Amino acid sequence: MTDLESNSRYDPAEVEPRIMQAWLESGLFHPEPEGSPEENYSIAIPPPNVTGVLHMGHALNNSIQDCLVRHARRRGRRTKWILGTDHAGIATQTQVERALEAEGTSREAIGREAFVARVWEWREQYGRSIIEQLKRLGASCDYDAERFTLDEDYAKAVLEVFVALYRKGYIYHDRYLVNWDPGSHSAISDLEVEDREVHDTLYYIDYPLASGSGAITVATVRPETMLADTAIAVHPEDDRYRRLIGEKAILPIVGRKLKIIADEYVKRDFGTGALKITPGHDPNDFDIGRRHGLEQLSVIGEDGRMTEEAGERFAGLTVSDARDAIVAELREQELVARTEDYPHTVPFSHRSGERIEPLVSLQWFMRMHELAQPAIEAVTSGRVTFHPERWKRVFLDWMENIRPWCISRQLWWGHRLPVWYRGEETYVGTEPPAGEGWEQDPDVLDTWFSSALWPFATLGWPHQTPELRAFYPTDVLSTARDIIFLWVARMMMMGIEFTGQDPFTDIPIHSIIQAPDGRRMSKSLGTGIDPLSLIDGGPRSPVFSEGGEFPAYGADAVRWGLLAMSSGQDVRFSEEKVAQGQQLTNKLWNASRLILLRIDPAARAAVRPGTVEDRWILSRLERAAAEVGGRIERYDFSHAALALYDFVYGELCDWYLELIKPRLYDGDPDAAATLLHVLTETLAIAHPIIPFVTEEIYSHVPGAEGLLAARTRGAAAEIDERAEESLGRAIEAVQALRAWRDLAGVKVGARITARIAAGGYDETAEHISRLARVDFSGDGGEPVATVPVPGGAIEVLGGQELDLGAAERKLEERRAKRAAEIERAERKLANQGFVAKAPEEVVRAEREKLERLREELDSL
RNA sequence: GGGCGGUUAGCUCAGCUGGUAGAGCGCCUGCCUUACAAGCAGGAAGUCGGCGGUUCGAGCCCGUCACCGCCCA
Repeated sequence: MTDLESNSRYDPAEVEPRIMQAWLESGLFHPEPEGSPEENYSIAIPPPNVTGVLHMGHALNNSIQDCLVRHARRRGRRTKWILGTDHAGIATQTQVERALEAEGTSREAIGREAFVARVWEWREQYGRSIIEQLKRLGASCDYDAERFTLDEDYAKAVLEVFVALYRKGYIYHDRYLVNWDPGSHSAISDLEVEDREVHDTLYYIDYPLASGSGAITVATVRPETMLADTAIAVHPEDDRYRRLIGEKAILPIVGRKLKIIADEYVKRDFGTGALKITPGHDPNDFDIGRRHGLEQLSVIGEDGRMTEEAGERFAGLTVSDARDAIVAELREQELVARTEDYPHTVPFSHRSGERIEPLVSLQWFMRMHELAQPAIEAVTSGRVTFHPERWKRVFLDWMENIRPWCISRQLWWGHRLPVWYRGEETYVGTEPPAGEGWEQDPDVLDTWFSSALWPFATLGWPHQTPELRAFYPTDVLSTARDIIFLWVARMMMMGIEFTGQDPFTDIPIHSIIQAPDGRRMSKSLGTGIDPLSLIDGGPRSPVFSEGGEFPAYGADAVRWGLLAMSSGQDVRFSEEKVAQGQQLTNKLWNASRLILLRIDPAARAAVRPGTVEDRWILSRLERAAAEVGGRIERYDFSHAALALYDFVYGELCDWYLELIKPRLYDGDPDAAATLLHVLTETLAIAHPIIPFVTEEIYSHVPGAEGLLAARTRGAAAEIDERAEESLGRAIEAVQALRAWRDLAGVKVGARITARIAAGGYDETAEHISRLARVDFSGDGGEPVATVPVPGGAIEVLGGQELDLGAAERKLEERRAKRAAEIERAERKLANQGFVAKAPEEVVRAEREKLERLREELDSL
């Protein structure tokens, strides 16, 4: 325990590891599998990559989930936050391949078995770092039940799903044009591809007509693929070419005859309006080729080099060398009509960063259309909701136009396909086939195929385990928008297909946090910010112009800051918000010192709210609890964080603690009881957002039992409108007096005399007197100035050192302002349209306001 | 090409079913007031991107234009 007396600053570095240890040892994060999913609360963490380290997105997402989970525990629900990691096929394989390369060897050299063993070794060594980092953040996951997408049981679930979908006819083997990633030497799915703008050269190439009369000119950025051309297409209504449809052209260099076909896909205003068709190397041409029954030739291989089919002269050349050679030859034959610069977007691999090579390849695909329908229904019916709601549209647009998913990957790290071949035979099953001569398909499944099963496979599915019965379906899947298709959609489709239930009901989509300069956070751009260096202190990344080091803000500050930053849209990272979070933790720490170091620990008694300030704070506390809790439940974390801050600063510390100091110093037992109650409840409200500092303070509270993290909330208190009104106007009066004093040049410590010329201050006059340093005397002196306060004014009496000139000037400004407001209100009320058409309430409010303003002007 | 989000104080962002614009940071002034100087009190600061419309009344609703960001094809 940190000593309260000697530490006027909260020290997260000392507190946080110790508190985390206490939580872990308590077993609180590991619920017994009892009760029903309806009464229990569960969240499956979007599994981070085993290769991963905590980045800002993880920090925010896990702050959100922990906030939800801790809030649910406080509400008394049995709560499980399912934890684990994703084997991340390509990412992990790449890491290990790099290590092998550094040793002067390669996966091919050591062989599949040894390689996979190496990856497991690697995983044992490095794969747990992100889990440890989650602990630094205070994430209250079920660490005792950590899962991995390649765990034995999990792997069985994956194979079971594959076999079931194969038997249903959803999974099939086909030769199809896929996104070939030359970097990872594997096919990848559409979602793993991103379009980037590049500057290419557009070549205009003459293809002589077979008739011998002239040529047809086509435009292409990829002349090297012409070796695989099987047609030329024009628009059917293009008058320039209509007469050539059905004729033949001669493919230069190769000499093959190409039919000139008509297809509406062709854009007449692009290039020459004539398109060379290469079904083997272009997605659009592939479709056109299928429509017209064209042959698919492959002149580029999976190694990124020209194949035998490209012909002797080009086979073995890289794509780029082949292009140069072909262009040179075309120029020699004077077939290059012209060239121009051509900026356009082309696909790149999200994984390796290399340009995608579209290739026809034999792969395993999964038909998604049927699986999508129930998931669409889950969302359109309102059973499953997105927060904010607009993401529903994004989800539905994608789902309604969903395309088959290429699920095989030419990797060694992952779930190997449960498919065996023998000659022409294919066997698909969870167990290897009997008999001799079977060869298993070497490919593995797309990582996302296995993580699509995450919410239920982690709980033991397909077995009806107690965990599955108690915690599935889960409640929430929290993520960023870039994961809606990769995870959310697929988890829903698989969840419904295999369990018959929606895997979760609420999908909060959180902000993506950008670098302070508005660029995306990325390691390669140097715009990333390491959450751990914020927590523990460390060098500022290059995006911060000021440089230097972060102070050790602590996990609570980072959590509060990230939650406060987040909103319904993307936001820029703001260190100020983290600093604000740190100030909040420090404020709470010091408020606790004031209370805990002053009260008699033995004098704890039941709360008896007799005074106006006690009734006021209990009422405000109840409002704060409802506000913060309600915001969390609506997934509005920034307002939850800000509401907490506002309560702690604006009500508890600025006012209540100041109001109660005399009673506190006097040892008033009622004050002590209220203070302890208010402090404890404030800690409980704040705990889901800033768990460490609240738990630490709680451990100092006399009579507090167990862990704050395990404490459930009591019954709601009543709102006391009268106390709120009464003290509310006292606060306004104090502020008005302080401002006036400042203007009149009254020294900070000096007391002034005044008289209250307003009603409703009987029970708060003493407080106002003390906090504004004003003595209210019944008589003595003429008023020399008036300070407007709610319900009237406070008259400052003469005979003191006052700079009335300055105060008078200010007063005059205020008079003018009041007068202007009065005029405005009068004009409004004189407007027949307003009185007739505006709601009665609004008109009445306007009349009351006018009356109040007139009173105030009078008292000025 | 289609769609989504944004443009509010010097900066980062709030702003509910339309009813006289808010916070934090920064800035200015004054205070080391026995919880906190990583603090306290007070203050200055905005033609709410432009134009047009609806309305008694528009930061908010509608139209349009501009710019920034993102998604899909």
